[in-house]
Parts: sequence; structure tokens; C-alpha cells
Amino acid sequence: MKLSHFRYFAAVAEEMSFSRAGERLRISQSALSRQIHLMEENLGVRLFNRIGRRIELTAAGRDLLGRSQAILNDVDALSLRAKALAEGTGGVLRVGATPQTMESVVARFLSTFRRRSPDIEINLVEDGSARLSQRLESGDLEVAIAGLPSNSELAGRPLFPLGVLAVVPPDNHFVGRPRVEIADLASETLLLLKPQFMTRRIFDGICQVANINPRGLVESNSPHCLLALVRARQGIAVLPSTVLLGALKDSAIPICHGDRLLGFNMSVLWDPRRHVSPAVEIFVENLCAATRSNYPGRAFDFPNMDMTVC
Amino acid sequence: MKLSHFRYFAAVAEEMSFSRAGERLRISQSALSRQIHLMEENLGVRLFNRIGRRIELTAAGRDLLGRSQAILNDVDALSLRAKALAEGTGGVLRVGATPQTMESVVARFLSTFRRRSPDIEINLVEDGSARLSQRLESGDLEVAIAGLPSNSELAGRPLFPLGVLAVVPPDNHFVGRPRVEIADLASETLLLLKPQFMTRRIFDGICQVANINPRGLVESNSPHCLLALVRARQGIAVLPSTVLLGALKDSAIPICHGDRLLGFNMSVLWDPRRHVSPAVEIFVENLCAATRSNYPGRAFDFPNMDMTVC
DNA sequence: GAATCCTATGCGATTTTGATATAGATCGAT
DNA sequence: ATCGATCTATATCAAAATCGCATAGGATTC
Repeated sequence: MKLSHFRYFAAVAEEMSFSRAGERLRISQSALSRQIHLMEENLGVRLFNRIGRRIELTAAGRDLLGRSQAILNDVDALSLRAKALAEGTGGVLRVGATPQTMESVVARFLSTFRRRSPDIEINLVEDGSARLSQRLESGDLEVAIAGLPSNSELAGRPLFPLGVLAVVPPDNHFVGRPRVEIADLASETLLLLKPQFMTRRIFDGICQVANINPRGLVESNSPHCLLALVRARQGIAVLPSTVLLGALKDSAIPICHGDRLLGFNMSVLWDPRRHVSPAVEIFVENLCAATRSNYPGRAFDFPNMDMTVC
Repeated sequence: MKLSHFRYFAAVAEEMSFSRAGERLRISQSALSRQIHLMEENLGVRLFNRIGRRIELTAAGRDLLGRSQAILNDVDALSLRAKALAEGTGGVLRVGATPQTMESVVARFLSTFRRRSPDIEINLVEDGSARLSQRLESGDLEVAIAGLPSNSELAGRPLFPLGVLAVVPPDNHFVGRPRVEIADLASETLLLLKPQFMTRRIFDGICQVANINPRGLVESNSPHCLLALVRARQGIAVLPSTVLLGALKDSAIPICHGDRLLGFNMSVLWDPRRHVSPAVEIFVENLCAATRSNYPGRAFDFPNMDMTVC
């Protein structure tokens, strides 16, 4: 069976005439006649009774007409859906983000994005920053919000700078300094995130370069947990500037190594080997615009920060 | 769009490989590759990401795959339905019958037919015998149970003889005779059916030939009404032998004109100009078989009746 | 780095589809 | 009854779509 057969069948049935249907379809009456004959042969059923110079549907024809029209409708609907997907006005987007960016960026952004592009369905996937790039490369995600890994094939656009902060208790001796040299943290008790966090990787990388072996009290999945420990004066937390600091805001100090501030650019990432759908482009564009002037950790304002990329 | 595109798309998506899908579809990998490209061009959407030597569905592809498979399923279902219609194991049959045959023949027959061919849906249409042939010719009905009109183009198979009876009160002077000559009815008060009844038409026709002008008391649509009048001794009813006579059975006498018994063959009729579907053939065959040995009015047993056709 | 395993593409062969012309049949009007 | 108009069916040829083969171009594996 061919789709054109259904179209022809429906047209002839509606016009109740091969000639008129031929005009409407812009093909000759003879071609139409043959195609309907072929369709009848394929199905093994007579669709029309030819009575003199007029035709009418057979019982089988009446039965199959409805089904044929339903199929044609579905095909049209599919075409329309494809057009929507092509324009980006529709589709499902799997977006990966870390718990931190979800909390600080994505949540706020989604509420406006969903309103602006209600036909793009967003599927949020939570994972660690390093895992996100993996899943991007394996095709598990269309977009991820994470730091761009140094030697990956991924493409991306920077969203905002993310600095690595030392969060200290309010009465700590570091309070008041504009920066903390990483070597100065060597003798402190540190509260660290798990290695799957980009922040932690950068910190570890620089420690290796600076030949420092810091003492960690915990490795946590939760920045908030570390903040609580800071408040309890259990040590100094190493956290990304995206963390909503609340009461401890004033005692958060950027970490540097020599004249370089620790940090990296948070980016929207995608896999350029894959086709970048319009829905992705729209999402990226909107996210960039939304974070241009307003992003978490902006209060720290790392001007011309020399970002170290892990 | 072409249906083959959907088939190819589904196959490639299921096999996740152009080559394997090509084998399954028994076409070359190159043809498949080009057709998928064409489909993507038609829809304006990338369906697969080609990543090295493997492929994967895009977001749009995932979205459209389900719809495509649904369409393919519907098409398959339509083909199966057509096969059922072709074999007669399915379909809707519009069957016309007179109230009398419905009561005496069709009702009983349908209860067994419906059990035997549950997938053939029967649509009963009640109308007068003459109207039935009209509706058959206009395509309103597939089958009708009626007498075959003399000069029509309709085809049919005889079901059983239908004799024209004079039904008289039990104490009437005709009782006991094997036949009643039509001329003998000239002086009686007659209870007649309406002209749309074949029985009435035959009676009228013969009266004209015999040059008789009978006196009718009523023209009724209901044989039962006439029977009631007979019981009330209001006259002699002229009725077809298909009428279930009940208590008056013994006082029903066949009418003759000379040596010819009045009557005709009840038939299943159809329009040979139209395609005769298997469902029609099955219906006709079953109806013939069912009425071969058992039919209403059989008690009168018109042996070798010289049937007059109206 | 060679072998292997994919998809993409150019080209000639085949199949399918369509247009033109015409036959055959019916219907309506004269 | 006959003629002309109007419909569907069919034969024939032209055009277009589709396919297979051969092969190029990458990516992956060993």
C-alpha cells in the first residue's frame, strides 16, 4: 500500500467522481482510475461500484473510507509536529544540571522559559558536573549546564563566572581579606565537596600544582551541609560562588593561586557532533540572556577573572 | 511523504543501523540511507544523529518514531480489515425485507446467522416489496428479500414459493375446498393488503386479466389486522402463505385462476451491476439453505405451482 | 597503522507513475 | 431512436522515482 492510494481514495470518495477528483488532485483521470484499481487489487476488495457513468462506495468502501481518512489525518498531524519540532516550537529537551545550578539558576529560569515556550517540554536530569559531560557525549542529554571540561569535544556558551570560595566562620582570622592564597589553606581543616563536583576538581588540580596536601574533614554531596559545618566552626568550606550563602555571605573569600583566581566559566553545553535542534538553540539563547545580568554569585564580581579550566 | 518512508524509519530506529535494517527490509543500505535523508528533508527535521559508525535518534526522531509506528499499525489494521471484508468474515450488510418476511423468515434466520457469522453486521431495512427493488437499484441496500419483479435488472435466487390464499371464517361455505377460483371471489367482501404488497399486486393483476372487479372492505398494511377481521366474519382476506395463520390455518385456501395457482417465488435479490461481496454471497447461501426445507406456508405445499410473476 | 565496520554518494538499470489518446458505456435531449 | 455529452477503462509512451552496485569517506578496534 502507498499513502497516495489513500489520498486518491479519499478524494474520489469525497467527489464521487474520478474526473473531478483528478482535477482536485491535479492528476489525470486515467492515472486516478488505475491507482484506484491497483488499490482495490492490493486490498483484495472492491471500493467503488461503477454504475454506468456514476460511481458509489461499496459496503467495504464505506467501511475503509473512515479508516483511510483517519490515517491521512495522522500523517498530516505528524508533518505538523515535525514542523513544530523543526522550528523549535515543540519537542522534548533533556537538560542536565547539577543540584547547585538547579537550585540557583535553573529553577528560576525554567519558570519564565516554560511560560515563554510552553511547547518545549523540559526534562531535567540531575547529575554531577563531570557526569553531565559524559551523558552529553553518550546522547543521554541534549543540553547540560556545567563547566566546559578542558579537553572535551563539547561545544558551549559561557553563562557566568563561577569562583571558588573559602567560606569561613564569621570570627575567622581570614575575614576581611579580599583573597585567600591557596597555600594559606594548607594548614586548615577543610570541608570539601565530592570529586564529582567541578569546584572540587579545580581545587584538587591547583593543590597538585601548588604541591599542597590539604586536610579534609568531610567530602559531601551537599554544599548546605558544609555551610552548616562552617557555622559550627568545624573548618573552612571550599564552595562555588553559585551557592546561595545566606547568613555566611560576608565571610566568603575568593581563593587564588598567585595572581590567578580559582574558578571557571559555567556554560551551557551541547554535543556539536549531534544535530543541534532549534529547540536547543532557543533554550541556549534564552538561558544566556537570562544569566547575562543576573546570576548567582554575582555579588563577588570577579572582574576579568583569569579562569582556570579544569 | 510516502508510507515506505515510515516503514524504513521504523526499521532503522529499531535496528539502530542502516545496514541491518536494509537486510531486514531486503533493500540495500544505500537505498535506505537515501530514503531516510529524503524523509528528513521532507519533514524538515533530522531524525538520526550520525556519530561515527553508529547512529542514534534525535529528540525529534524519538518524538516522531512513536507516531510513525502508530500510523504503520493503523495501515496494517486497515489491510486486515480489508481482508476480512474480502472474505466476507466482516462487513456491514444492509438487508431489506417486508414486515411479513421479517416476522416469518428473517427473524428466525438472523438468530442463527448472527451466531454463525458474528462479524457480518446486519442492518435491517423494512419496506414494501416494490420499494425494496427500487432501493436495491439505487444502492440503498445490498440484499433484499422479496419477489423478483418481472422486468427488472435484478438478480436473485428463489427461496420458497409464496401462494396467495383466501382466508375465510371457519364456518364459510368455501371451507373444505382444495382451491378457490378467483371468479368465485367476485361476489364476496374482500379484505385486502395495500398495493405495495406483492401479494396484492398479483391479485390485482389476475383480477384484471379475469375481468373481475372485486369489492374490498379495507386496504391494510397489516396482515394480522385482516385476520382479525376474518375472525369477526367481516369478509375474506387475501393473504400470502407466509403469514403465520394461527387458529385460522385450516380455513386458508389457495386461490387459482383456471389451472394456475396464484403466487410467486420469494427470492433473495441483489443488483448484479454492483460488485457482489463475499458477505453477500455468504448471506445468500445461508438464507437459501435455511429456507430449503423449512419455510412459512410450507404446510400448503404448492407442488409444481405455476407461479405467476408480477 | 592496518583491518574492519559503518554511512554517504555517483551512476546506470529498473520500476513506478503519469499524460495523451482512445475505446466503451451510459444518460439526457432532441 | 439517435446524437452528443459525459463518464470510466485501457493501451502506449514519456518522465520520474527508486534501487543496486561500486566506491568514497570516517570512526572504531586490535
